[in-house]
Amino acid sequence: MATVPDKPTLDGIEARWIDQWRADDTYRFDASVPREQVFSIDTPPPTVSGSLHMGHMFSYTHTDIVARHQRMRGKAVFYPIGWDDNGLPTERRVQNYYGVRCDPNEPYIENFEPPFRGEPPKKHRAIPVSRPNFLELCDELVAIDEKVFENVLRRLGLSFDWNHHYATIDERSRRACQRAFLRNVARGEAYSQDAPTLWDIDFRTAVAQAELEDRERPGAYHKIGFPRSDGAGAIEIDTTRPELIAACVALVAHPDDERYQSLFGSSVRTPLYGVEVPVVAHELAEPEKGTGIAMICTFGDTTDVTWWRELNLPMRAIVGRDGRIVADPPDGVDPAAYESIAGLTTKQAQRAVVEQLTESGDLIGEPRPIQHPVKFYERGERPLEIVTSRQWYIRNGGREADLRSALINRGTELTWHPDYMRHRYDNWVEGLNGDWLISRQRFFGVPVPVWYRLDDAGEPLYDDPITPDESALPVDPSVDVPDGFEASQRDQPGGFVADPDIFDTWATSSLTPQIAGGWEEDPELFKRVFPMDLRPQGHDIIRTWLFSSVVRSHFEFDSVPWTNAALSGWILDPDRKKMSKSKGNVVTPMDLFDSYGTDAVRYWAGSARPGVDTAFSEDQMKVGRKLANKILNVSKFVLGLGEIPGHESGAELDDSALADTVTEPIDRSMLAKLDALTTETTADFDDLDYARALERTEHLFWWFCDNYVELVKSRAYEAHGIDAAASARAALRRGLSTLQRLLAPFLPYATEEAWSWWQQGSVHRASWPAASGLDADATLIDPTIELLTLVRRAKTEAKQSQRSEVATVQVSAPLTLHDAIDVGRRDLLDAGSILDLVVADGSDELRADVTLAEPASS
RNA sequence: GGGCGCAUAGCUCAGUUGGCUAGAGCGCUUCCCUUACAAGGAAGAUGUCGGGGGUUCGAGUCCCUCUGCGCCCA
Repeated sequence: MATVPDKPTLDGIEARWIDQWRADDTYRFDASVPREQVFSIDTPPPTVSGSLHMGHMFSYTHTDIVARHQRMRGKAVFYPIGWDDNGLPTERRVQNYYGVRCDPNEPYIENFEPPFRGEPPKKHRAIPVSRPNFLELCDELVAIDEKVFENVLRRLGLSFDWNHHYATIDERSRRACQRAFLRNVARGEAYSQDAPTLWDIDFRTAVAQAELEDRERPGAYHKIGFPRSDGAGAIEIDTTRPELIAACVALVAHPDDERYQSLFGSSVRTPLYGVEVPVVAHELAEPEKGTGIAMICTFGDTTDVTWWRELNLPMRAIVGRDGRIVADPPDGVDPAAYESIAGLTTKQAQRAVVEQLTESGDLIGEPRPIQHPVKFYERGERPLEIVTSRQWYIRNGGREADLRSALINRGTELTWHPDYMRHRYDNWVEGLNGDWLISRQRFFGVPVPVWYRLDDAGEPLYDDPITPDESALPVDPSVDVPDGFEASQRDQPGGFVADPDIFDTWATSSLTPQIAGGWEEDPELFKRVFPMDLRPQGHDIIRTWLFSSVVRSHFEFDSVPWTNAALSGWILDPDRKKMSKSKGNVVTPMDLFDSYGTDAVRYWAGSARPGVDTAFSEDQMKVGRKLANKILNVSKFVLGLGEIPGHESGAELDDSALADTVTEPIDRSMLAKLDALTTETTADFDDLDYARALERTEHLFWWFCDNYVELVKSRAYEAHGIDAAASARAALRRGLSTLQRLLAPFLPYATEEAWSWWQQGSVHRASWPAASGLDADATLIDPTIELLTLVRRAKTEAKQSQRSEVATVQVSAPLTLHDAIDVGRRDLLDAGSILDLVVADGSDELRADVTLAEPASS
């Protein structure tokens, strides 16, 4: 057992305990216990190519507080952490760090040396490298980033079990991702389709609905006349995308719109290109927008896709994957007119078309500038186009009402913290308008594990994909050869071709409970941890991570992936603005750990209620540091009083010895307060309301230090005999032990340090306090403390030292309080340096008339 | 436009199913170098609980409405 240091300090304790916890494997998951004794957590794996910011510190701390509490409650806590290194952010970082770009047509080079390792000069042009070489560089860079991340997370004191660590690109994750996908395919839950797809022309990849965002952009309504086929004048439409007239397949108005009713069924001719298109009715047409009648193109926006699909319209696609107008005109479009826009970007094409319309007189009036929402890829910089391409999808209820309601029901099986967050989920699922697009035309990710047969003409037969056996997973179809084929048949007529795509990162990270839990890899583990107890995450990714995880679990296990979802709030800067790099108001976690101590930063985070946006506050961290310091100091004091007479061998007493030794009603009253606190905070934690537990504990802790300890100090020093001292010391030690344990989840370093001075083992493996079972009145001590405060006030008002003597205290109190005052009398006289205390009957409240002794003349 | 949330002391926030004179910390003021703690301690002042209406014996809390701010989705 370590001894109490002369001068307790927080300096240096973090490094010491980080090492100790690692050496002792303090947070190891005990995989031998039954499911009921397990608490499992599906932690968000951070994107290692990014940076860890205060938002991470904030929400990881919340989860860790809950994990530490559950561990002390006797649960085997399954608390793994992973790295999300899969995907676009890593790709970009690798390109920028090494000065390379991936080109799948390049040959693999053994022992490839990249031109740079960090900071390529601005004018450097990225050199093309093969996909395997590119992936090697991804692995190399990710390993560096991961080390940095691990150091920050360990410093934050997160009680992960690093033995269960995973990465979303590692072999286990690739296997789980491919296995889950193949099972989805086998059950018909995943399918590929040639269909209109939102497409980012810069990233050259398809984008899912969940990755979209609307941005307000300037545009202009162009009023254009479409001549009626019957020759009776022209129909005027308003469009923001005149360059797509060549892609027009119909005009549409609302079925109830009086103005156009007579026209439904008739046809018009597109200006410039002379294509005959029908006038149709659909309730998505908005009568108030523009002229109330719109042109349907293939495709200008997502509504076009809906119209095209529901009205069975023909396809006249003119925008290619590079964002340019394709070379050949669609059927029926006048080639001569089309030629002038072929190959142009959509922007250039718009200018050209407007010019031509002006010349032909089909443009009516001047374009009218407007602001309107335009769909962007959340990481993209140019508006999305819609192109037709073959992609893989997982059903998510966006096209089937039954599945949609089944998934909404899954949401009701979850307990949400806070509860109102469930609306985000419901709204999202109800608003889906298509299945989940999971294939991406990128490089660093899990490959789609599929090949296609090639017919004699070398065309892929998409309807009957070749899939690998599960035992062969993970596979890379661009390297591996499907059963029954030879490598030489790759890309040959009659042979096979690999699916070139990878999965959306969410297709992998939606499986984190499965990956971390050892699905199909460690069945003993998996049955103990899945479905997990808790999924903590940000509310901004309910539509992505949370929802996609629910979808995967629904299909594979017919269950939710976890029973509780905790949504953390944002960090706001002190001006209540969201923190962001561009504002320059970002503070790095390590600097804060260094200046205030990790416990102080955790205290700030732990003070925030679940789901509530919280202001970044260094003031709160100062308070946290004070608290951590106080834990050390009060521990030193209590332990410095000496052992409990008659019980010199142990650190503290068990409940039965405690009941015998703590004979003073004042002491029992304090313990009754602790019992109440213990019961309340336990209930708070059951509700995941750690912040409330902290607030209560902190409050009683300061009361304990400022009032109780001061009150019984003399008696504990044996001013009134050995039994009275034993009562005080036993109560003080029990109080200290209880408060150290209640604070341990929040301030793991300071509590562990103080605990180590007198207890065996880690406080983080100690049991959560339970009520002592003493039958005592928690309020008995209150009048005595109140009188102590009145005495202190008198001294302060007289500008005297608190140590100065009091000649008399004339107490006036209702009869009901007299016993309580009597019980505390002896301690009060000592604590207040009071010579005489007289109690008289008073009316309704406690009063004290304090007469200070004459200061000794010197 | 639809959904959700927030509004309480100068600041940051508690206030759980309605229940005594509405709480905490920071900040501010005054005092005290007390042998656990001066990066400390003792004490003090501070409120139209956003506005209006309603239910009730009683409303910060429940209902309606208005205003302002924020988030999500169209």
